[in-house]
Parts: sequence; C-alpha cells; structure tokens
Amino acid sequence: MPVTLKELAARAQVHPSTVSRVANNDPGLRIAATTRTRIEALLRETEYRPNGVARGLKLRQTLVLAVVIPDITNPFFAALFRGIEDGATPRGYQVLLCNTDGIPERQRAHLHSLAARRVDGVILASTFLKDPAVRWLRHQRTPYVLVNRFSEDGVDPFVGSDDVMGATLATQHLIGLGHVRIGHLAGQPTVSTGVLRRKGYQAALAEAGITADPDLVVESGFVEEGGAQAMDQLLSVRQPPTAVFAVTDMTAVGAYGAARKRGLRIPEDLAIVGYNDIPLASRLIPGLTTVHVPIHEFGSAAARMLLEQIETGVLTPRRVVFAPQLVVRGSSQAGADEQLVGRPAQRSPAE
Amino acid sequence: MPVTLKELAARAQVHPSTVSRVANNDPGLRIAATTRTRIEALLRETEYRPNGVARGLKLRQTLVLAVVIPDITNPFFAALFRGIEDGATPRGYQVLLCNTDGIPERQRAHLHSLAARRVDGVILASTFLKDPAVRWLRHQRTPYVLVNRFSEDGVDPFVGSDDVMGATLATQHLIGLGHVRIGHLAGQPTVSTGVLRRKGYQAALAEAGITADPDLVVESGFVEEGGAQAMDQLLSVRQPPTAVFAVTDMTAVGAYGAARKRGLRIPEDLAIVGYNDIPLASRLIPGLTTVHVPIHEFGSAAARMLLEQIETGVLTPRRVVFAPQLVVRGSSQAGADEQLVGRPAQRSPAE
DNA sequence: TTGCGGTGAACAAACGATTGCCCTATGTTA
DNA sequence: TAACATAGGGCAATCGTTTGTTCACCGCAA
Repeated sequence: MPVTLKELAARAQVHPSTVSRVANNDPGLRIAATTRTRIEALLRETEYRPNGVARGLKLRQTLVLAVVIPDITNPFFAALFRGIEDGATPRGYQVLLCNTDGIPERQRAHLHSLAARRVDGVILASTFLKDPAVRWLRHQRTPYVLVNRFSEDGVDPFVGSDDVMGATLATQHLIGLGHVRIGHLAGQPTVSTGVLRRKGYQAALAEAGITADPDLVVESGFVEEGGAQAMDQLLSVRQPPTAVFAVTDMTAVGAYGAARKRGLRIPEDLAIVGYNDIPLASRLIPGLTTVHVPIHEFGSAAARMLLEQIETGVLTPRRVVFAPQLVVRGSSQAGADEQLVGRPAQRSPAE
Repeated sequence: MPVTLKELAARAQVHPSTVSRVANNDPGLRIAATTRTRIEALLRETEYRPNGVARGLKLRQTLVLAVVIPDITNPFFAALFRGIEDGATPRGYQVLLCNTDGIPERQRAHLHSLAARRVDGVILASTFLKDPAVRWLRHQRTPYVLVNRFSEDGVDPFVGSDDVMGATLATQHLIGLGHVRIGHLAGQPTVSTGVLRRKGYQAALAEAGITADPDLVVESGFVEEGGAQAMDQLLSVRQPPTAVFAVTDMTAVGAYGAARKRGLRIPEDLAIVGYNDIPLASRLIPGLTTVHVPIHEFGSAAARMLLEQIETGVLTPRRVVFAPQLVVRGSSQAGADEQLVGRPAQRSPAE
C-alpha cells in the first residue's frame, strides 16, 4: 500500500497540509529550513506520489485522455495512436484506448464510461456523418477532437487530410498513365472520407473529360475483406476497369488478393492506388502506390489541439488539414518500386 | 457539467445517501415506493452516472487496467491489445495503453504514473530477464500479469507459449526439408523469448546430429530493421545458410528484404521461418512459414487472470502456456501457399 | 399510558489530497 | 510598554460517493 499524506504528516510531526505544500513546492510557503528538510527527506525515502484519484477529485482533472477508434489492429490506427501518445505523455497525460469495431452502440457505451470516469478529453477517429455521439460530446462540454473523419462539416475541432485533393491526385495519376476505365472501391456514404474521396475521384474524371460509368464505383467499406469483394464485383462487369482507386490501403490490400486470385498481374493488367500510406503499403509486392498522409502527425496534432483546449479553454486553430501527397510505387507503374529506396525508416517496433 | 448526487438529492427532497442507495440498487434498502419512483425518474431524466473518480477514491478501485508494451504499431501487440480489451471491457474495465519502445526508463516512468493513478492492474509485455520493474510491481503489491516474455522463470503470473517447443518445431521443419546449414536470427539474450527460442533451435540441430556453427547465429533483436541487418551478415559468411529461423515474424520480414536485395529467391535459395503468425505473415509473398501462437487469446487469458487476481485476491493457475503450432507456407516450401486457403478470417478492421 | 417493533430516511465518517484562512509565538517599532 | 509585523504552521472545508449507524415516527399490543 502506498504511503499517504496523513501518514507522512504523523511521521514528520506536522500537519498534512504542510507536507502537501512541501511536496507540491508551494511558492508562497513560509517554512523553517529544518522542517522542510525533514519533510523532503521523508518524501524521498518513501517515494511519495500523491494519490492520483484523490487529486483528480479535488482538482477536477484526471490527466487521462481517451482515444476512440474502430480497431487498433488496423495499422492506420496504430500509427495514429502512437502520434497521440507521443504528444500526450510528455505533458503528463496517459491514454485510454477504446476499440469500437465501427459499431455505434459500442462507441456510445465507451463514451458514456469515459464521461463517468471524467477523462479530460477524447480523440474520436471513428465518427460518421451526423454522428449523435459527437453531438452528445458537444452537449456534455467534454473537450474532444475528431481525426481523419468529421461529423458535420466545419463545426468540430478536426485533424485530417484534404480528402478531395488526395483522391483527385490519385485518380489523375491513373489518368496520366493512360487509363480510361478507372474503378473506385468506395467508402460508405455515411462517412466523410467515403464521400469526399469519391467526390475527388469523380472530379478528376470529369476534368479529364471521362464520363463516369456508375458500374465502376462499388462500395467496399474501409477494410480488406470489403475491398476483396468489391474488387471481385468490379472485375465481373462486362467491361472491367484497367485501374482502380481504393478508398484506403487496406481496401487495396483486399483488391490485391482478388486480382491475384483471377491471375491478373499488377500493374500490367490492373493498376491499383490506395490511400493513407500505411507501413504495409510499401511492403506489398508490388509496392502500393498510395496517397501519403502524415498519420503520426495526425495523432500528435490532435493531442496538441486537445491539450490546448483542455488547458486554456479555447482552441485555435479549430481545424488542421494536411495536404496529401502521392507516392508512386509498382502497383500503378511497373518498375516504380525503386522510388521506395531512401524513404525514412519507420519507428522501431519490438516484439 | 454532469449532475451530482447532492443536486439530485435536493431536487428529490431526500438525502444524498438515499439517492445513492437507489442508484446502486442497495438490496437492504427499505424505502417507500413513491419515493423510490420519484428518485428513479430523476435518475433517468438526468442520466445520472456516478462520478468515477469519487467512486474510485471511496471504493479503492478505478476499474482501469494498464497495458505496457514496446510498440502498438507492431501487429503482434495490436492483436494482443485487442485480446486484452475484449476480456476487460465486458467486465466494466477500460484499458490504458503505454508504449515503451523497449526503453527501460520509459517503462519505469509509465509504471510509476500508473501506480500513482491507482490502476487496478497491469499487463506487462515488454519485460526482460531480471527486470527490476517486475520486482517493483511485486513489492508494490500491484496485481500484474506478464505476457509473452517472463522476467524470472516461474515466479510471476504469466501467459505465453512454449518457446523452446515452437523453435524446435520450426527448426525441425527446416531439417526435414533437407537443410543442413540453418541460420538463426536471434533475439537478445536479455529477453526470455530470445534465450528460449535459441535453445529450441540448438536442441533441434543437436537432435538431428547437426553440429551448430556459431557463425550461423546472429543477434537481430525482434524487429524488422535488425532482421535485415542480421540477415545481411548471415549471407556474408563464407558458407551462407540455405535456411533461417527468425525469432519473430517482423525479423523475418527484415530477412525477406535483405534476401530480395541480393536477388535470392525464397524459398529456393533461402528458406525462412518466423514466429508468432502475425496477420502480416500470410500476406507476404511468398507466405511466411511461421510458428502460430494464439495472440488474441494471450490477451484475453491475461485479462482473465488479472481480473481474477484483482477480484478474488488469489490466482490459479499462475501460468498459462499455449502449445505453439507450425504453419507451413511458401517461404519454406515452394507451392505450400495454398495451405492458406480456408484459414479463419481476421477480425474486421476499419479505417 | 407505556413500550415495542418496524418503516423510511437522515446523519456522519470516511476515501486522500488541495488551499484559503486563521492562529500563535517571537521579534520589532514607536 | 503597547501595538504590530512576520515567520511558521495548523484548521477546516471541499471534491462526490459509499455505507454503518442513528433517529423520528407510526401503529399496535399490553
């Protein structure tokens, strides 16, 4: 059992409040040097650390943040979490991680628990358009930041990338390679990234004077399995695409599988472009051409915004939007894989 | 600001303790039906949830667990975390995630913070042999469980696999394929998995009457970059191995890169076997032959053990050791990749 | 009328820290 | 010598719950 103020006070023959002031280095404290020394020795000897729970109750701050995401086993969210933790830990905060598997009810349940625990703030990366949970957060006056996806355009603190621009870049790249029948593995229309990336895809086609074929857009969701199914469907139309833009890298991974199963060569028979540039993208064979976004910085920026909001009560700027960048690899352009050489090494993981 | 007991009590014209008892459904409570109804209506109307911090102070339990790992972006730990959360959430616990990057000082700092926060228990997956942090946990009487690695043989609550057996299986597999010069990308001798897997490797060689060549064992650590460097070194010896057993899958991924850079074909020129069977293993080309361990179950078993310890004060059994199983894929045996067909789908991730 | 048992709730003491205010010596000044 | 600063700490309220104990009241029986 860790030592308490009261016990220390008894041992030092002083009042607990005095020990507290010494421990907290109260600036306005007048105290005899000998007393201070005696108390400090005791503090060191017992390795006293104030009970965080009691402190939280009194000071109304827990020094805990929460991160709510669909699934940490998705490399995108793992990298995001690292960014958040790296931003929060140096400032004394620790981070609760909540996986929702994309199920609104689980998200709701987690948020309610988090509110009951009085976490100081929430970073939410699993929101969808018109998400009632976000309205609830607003109403609760819980500090929060949305990441990657937003719920209502422009009203919430947000960190993400310019999805329309990223999708446009990706599609223009395929157009530039001479593709005309370009498919899209699309995210759900209930999610901002799904909507905006589809919009960017369509904008690029329109700009190039290519008439959009509705058969070439298939909803895949954001994960591997959906990507495989949707790709399979795309390859079954009477005149299949020669290239696809997948709404996320994981979706593209699914597409790889589906293409390979049909004996298609990438990129000769089918060019593929993804979105996010997760670590896995460069390890695929061929490497996945994708839209790079600074995932780790999403996290650290979100943490910074959240902490600013918590500590100062105000927030400026309210939105951080990174410009995405195309990374060309072998999945769209044969022989392009050497562009990988010299990319910065990843943060070192360890078993 | 959420509503408090005191406010509710004022509105219901009763004492706070009465509201508390109604909210907690105190079995021994005698109360007039009308009063109870009035209070219950108020509880629902205000969506009252007791302040978890105050509750934690009074009850001396926070309903928070902590997971301490090297790095969540390593797929092994991501899967492990899911297992833990899936075991903890249904029982009302939420989980703090702490990344140490394998740095003892960061681990120490996190554990101190966690103790100050009075987390109910800790799951530690980043320990090493004779880890002072584990001794500290014991001394603090903080409930804890070690996962995957242990600190001192047999003394701590532990969940993991039989590393010697797994390594033996892997090596025997290579021997069975006719390999004689078999290398080992080894973990550090300061970590239990490093020591035991090396021991299993050596045992298999000895049993087959193959004399161990010290040049064929190179310390790689547990991550990709180390694997690449160590593999490079192995391929530089005067008579390079025709097969290697890598201490983890991530190390094997590094080996893939190194081999490919030299133009070696896998498995024809170099057979590779890994350990852990992370999701990435089956997506590599060729698929990575590896020692399968139930990562998700590591997590849920650890959570169960920890909760038992927390809630009952005792722990039985103290050790859960899973028997590992070899999964043969194309990295050791050409044409073996079809053994992948029909493997259970992964848990659905989402962007 | 007194006593008693049962109802229905209030009281109050924790849990461990923080912090504004008060109190008592002692020395200083007028 | 009376008034007053100042130094050095103690007091007590507070954060929001939980829970063992006490209390007031009512009806009923003796």
